[in-house]
Amino acid sequence: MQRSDLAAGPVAVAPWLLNKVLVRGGRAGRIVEVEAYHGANDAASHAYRGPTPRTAVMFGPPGFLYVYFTYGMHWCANVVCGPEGEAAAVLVRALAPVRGLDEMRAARPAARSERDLCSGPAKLCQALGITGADNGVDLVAATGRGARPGASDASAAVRLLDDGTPPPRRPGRGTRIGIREATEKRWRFWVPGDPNLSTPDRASRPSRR
DNA sequence: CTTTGGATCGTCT
DNA sequence: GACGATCCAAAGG
Repeated sequence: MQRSDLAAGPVAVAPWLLNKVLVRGGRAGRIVEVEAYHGANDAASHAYRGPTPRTAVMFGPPGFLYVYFTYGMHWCANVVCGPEGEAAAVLVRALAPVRGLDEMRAARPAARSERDLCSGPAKLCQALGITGADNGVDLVAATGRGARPGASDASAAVRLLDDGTPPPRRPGRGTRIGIREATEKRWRFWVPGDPNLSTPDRASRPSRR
């Protein structure tokens, strides 16, 4: 994973991010659902009306984390993409928990099942411990020379990794969730049939009867 | 199973 | 001063 992988537009980067791994210290999850947001072209984007202090990170170079606070209590995380100067980001909407499940459960007492841990944009931030303090961190910063992946110094850095799992050849695609503007754009992508999606994947769920 | 409303505050108008 | 890229518990069928 390198910064140039994220320099394309958000609608191209979003499905490409499926099956990549988001890591926070000892906790990790595989990305199974995302949404693209595209600044000036997208009335649903926080950056639609130009830069503000909050959205400054979105206008910066790709590969950084944009974290915002919403509904008075929730944090949500985005991967900034596109060229510097253009506001573009991909909202991470759901993860399949991979590592550090006990820590995730401790951070999310309301979770009744493994599926409840990361099946939503605010849930996964809670599970990984991502907050506004992580806004603007570099997700793809070069690891030091000789640093071995997995040789964790227990750092709490948020990182984006490619473990070799390719994105689905034919990702699920549909309209975005929870927005009021630009509801026609089909900029939500997911891993078909994954049990950790924020909304059940009706298309791939086995039909009853 | 689905629907509803409360929580709660940073951000922009 | 209004509202949101949400979640959850409680109530209803």
